Parts: sequence; structure tokens; C-alpha cells
Amino acid sequence: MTRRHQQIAEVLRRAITDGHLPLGSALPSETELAATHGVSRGTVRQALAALLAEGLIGSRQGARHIVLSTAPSQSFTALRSFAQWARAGGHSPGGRVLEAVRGAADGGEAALLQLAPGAEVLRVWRLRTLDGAPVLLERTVYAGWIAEAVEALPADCESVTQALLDSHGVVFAHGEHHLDAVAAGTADARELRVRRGSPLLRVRRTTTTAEGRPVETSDDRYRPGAVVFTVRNSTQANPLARTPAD
Amino acid sequence: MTRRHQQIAEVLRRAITDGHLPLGSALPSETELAATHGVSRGTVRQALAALLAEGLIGSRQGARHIVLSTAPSQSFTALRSFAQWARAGGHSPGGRVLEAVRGAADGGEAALLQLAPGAEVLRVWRLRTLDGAPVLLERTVYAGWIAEAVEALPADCESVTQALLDSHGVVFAHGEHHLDAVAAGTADARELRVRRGSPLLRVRRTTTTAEGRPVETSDDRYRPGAVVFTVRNSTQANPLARTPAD
DNA sequence: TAGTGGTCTAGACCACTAC
DNA sequence: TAGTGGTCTAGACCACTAA
Repeated sequence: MTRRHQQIAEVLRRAITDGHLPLGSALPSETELAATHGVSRGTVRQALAALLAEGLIGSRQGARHIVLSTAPSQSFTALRSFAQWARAGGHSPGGRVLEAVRGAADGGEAALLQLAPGAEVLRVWRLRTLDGAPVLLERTVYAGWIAEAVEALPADCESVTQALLDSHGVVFAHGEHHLDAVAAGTADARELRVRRGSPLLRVRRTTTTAEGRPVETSDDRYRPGAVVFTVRNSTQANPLARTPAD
Repeated sequence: MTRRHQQIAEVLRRAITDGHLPLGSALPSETELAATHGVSRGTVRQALAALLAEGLIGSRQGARHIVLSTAPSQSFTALRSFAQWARAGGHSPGGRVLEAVRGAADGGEAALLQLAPGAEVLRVWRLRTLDGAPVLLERTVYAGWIAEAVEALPADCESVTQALLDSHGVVFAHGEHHLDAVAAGTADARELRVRRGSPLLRVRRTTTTAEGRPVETSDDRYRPGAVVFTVRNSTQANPLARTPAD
């Protein structure tokens, strides 16, 4: 069952991406939208808040909402899951496990996964391909409580996210991502088919369930020119932060 | 004048960063918060929505809000302005203009700045330093209507953002950022004091006013190890997107 | 000055969680 | 089953924009 505010948001989203509401144009007033959709103004504002957070529209007190961007934004699922993201874009995802070993969490890993130092973890290296070409090398550390479920997956499992949801009901709900650039090491170069020292986009991330329980932390390295990360931000919604490196 | 919902959000934010509400703990119920602050539940929900968007807390229907992260997030101003970001972190920002020339917008620039192809633009190269060390090379293209104001700034102007606000009332309200990694070119290497071919974090961004009018577009390259970008996202708020490169 | 978005209230009902 | 968050309503007043 979809909620009224989600329906209204979807109608407006479609009007923007379809070009009925071109870049820079003004939306109908909140009162008008409430009348045409037969809801109260509060519900309309809930729908507009979603588009505001996506960076599609901007607002100023006293003036109507305006269209800031016409590019659709992606769902969290598409972002979190390489396979689902690839398929959503019409590409063919692939991948295989290079290595999977159990070990003891070091200090940093334990802190990120909220475990005791030395607790058992599962380390997995995965190579991801897009339309057959290697684009991403993942070095993932899973918390011990999920290790068995991960080990049970086939080596060429396309979507780990989807598999863990289906088999164990584990939902990836929140993520924190740190982006910077590094030079390709020996293993990076071999697997991604680039020269040693080539620039790679590194994304270090930690994912937790809806309850806030950390599931995995990962060091992902993208081949240059393969993938671009996009963030929209504003005075009204500010997801992106910049921090000095250690 | 600060709003009631902003005050409540600030109280909760402080309780989280101070450790009174530790990682994983539950917040008071919305009804309790409404009673203790003497406001309606709607106002409390407005405050919680802000923390939700910042990734500090998570929520599930039927369960209380929980603390997901204790790291403070930054304001848009700190993100947008290199100087203000540096000072907020206790660092000393610096910088100088390497070059500033007027020219005609090429096709890509015109599209990003919503100008007619061939319209006049101002191109500025700026080197930014943090505590004396070069960390960032900016190649910025300003729309013609703001060019004169930018040219009037001193070459060692610390905060262009602040200067344009003070002198012309131009507010940088929205931004779109694309992040990837590139190899340092000859000019990059010379100014940032790295070897040619070294990995650099590249951020291509376009900034607009609150009215949605593009002000500038820029290609920023960060020295490796100097700065890290952080994004928090979730099923409830998803600012980050990943797109295949062209 | 008329219209618009921002804020806030005081209710109501439902879906879901935790016990 | 009691409590909680998610949704929605129908008002009200204020700050701001645009003509």
C-alpha cells in the first residue's frame, strides 16, 4: 500500500523528469496541490520534503518551489547493491570471490563493527564486473554473526545484499561512506587490469541494519573512469561532508 | 530568532555528540519529548526529521528512534566554503589566484551554467592551502553576470563565498558534486607538489543560488591523503548516487 | 498588498514493535 | 496488549516574495 504523500511525490517526480516541469520552473502552490490531490496541506508538504531531500527542487519562504535538477535520483537499494544498481542502469553485473577467510578483528575493524577486539570476523575479497569488464575490487569484513550466511553463498553470487535478505532477513538499512583517492597496489592492479600506481577511487564504508547493528565494513576500489559518485546538497539538505584525512 | 524545532534538534544533537545518548541507545518517545519541551508532537517530529536527514538517528515504525552515529555533521556553508570549513576544523586556510581570464563558454560549460553557447565566462585557477601545505587546485568557471565581482576580489582572498555574499548578496544555496579519481597532470603535479600521474580525488561541481541560477562550475582536485569526503545514507534518506562514467 | 511557504497546534487512526 | 512511530486533517499565524 502506497501512502498518499508518496503518490503525490511520484507524480511530481515524473512531471520533473518528463519535462512537464522544466529546469527553473515553479511548481503549483502547496494550496493548489492540496486541492488537486484532495489532501491537506500537511500531506503535500510531506511529499515536497522528499523532493527537497533528493535535491530535485528548492524552496524559499514567500516564493514557490522551483525545479533545481531534472536528473532522477537513485534508491538506497540501488546504491547499496552493486548488482541491483547495475541492472537498474541496463548493465550486466558479474563478480566472483577471490578469497574468503575467517580471522580476528583488529582494533579498527572491531570499532567499526562495534565488536570486542579479537572477535571473529570473515574477510572476503570480491571482484565485480560490469558488462564483463572489471570495475571494482571489494575487501569486505563481515561481523561474525553473519559469517556463516555469507560463506554459504555461491562464489559467483551476483547480489549478496539480496541473498542475505532472502535467506536470513538481514536488511541493509544505513551506510556511512568515506571517499578518497589512492594509488593501485599490486593486487589492485592485477585484478582491475590497470598499472600499479594508477589512480583509484576508494570508498570505505560501513553498513548497519535498521536496528543500528553493524553488518559489514568494506574497502572498495573503483577503476578510474568506470564509476562516478554524485551528491546533491544545499542549505536545506546537506548529506555531504568533507574532513581532513589523518 | 531560532525556531522551536531547531532548538529541540540542537538539544538532541548535543546529547548525542556529548555521549548522553550513546551509540545504539533509544531516544525518548515523541510524546515524551513533546511534553518535556512543551510543544506538539508535530514540532518534535520536525526536529527528529533533521537528525534523520543527518544520519545521526534511525527510525522504525513501532520502535523508538535509535542513535546511529555520534559524529557531528557539517553545515552546508562549511562544506561549500573551503575557508570556512578549514577554520571550523581549527586549521588555517590560505590560497592564491594562479590565473584569471575571460573567455567564451564551450558547450559543456554553457549547459552546466544554463547559458547560451559562446556566452562570456570567467575562468579562474586557484591553489588552496591548509596550514601552509597545498591541498587543492580549483579550476572554476564563473557565469558572466558575476565575473566583475569575482575579478574585484584580492588575489589572496581567503573566502570567495563570503566575499561575494558581503559585496553582492550572492548566496550559494545548492550544489551538485561528482566525485572520481584522476591522475595528476603536469600543472596539477607542479602546484600540488606531487609526482605526475599521482592519484587525485576530483570533484566536479556546479553551484546555484537559491533561485536556481547557476553561479559557477568547477573542477577541484585534492592531493591524496589531504581530505576525505563523507556521506551518510539510508533507506530513509539517500543523498548519494553512483553512476557509470561516460 | 496579495499570495506563498515556514511554523505550530490538537486532535485522530493505523501499522508495527516489544514484551 | 500497551506503547510507539507513521500518516493525515483542519485549522491558525507569521515572515517573506513579487507585483
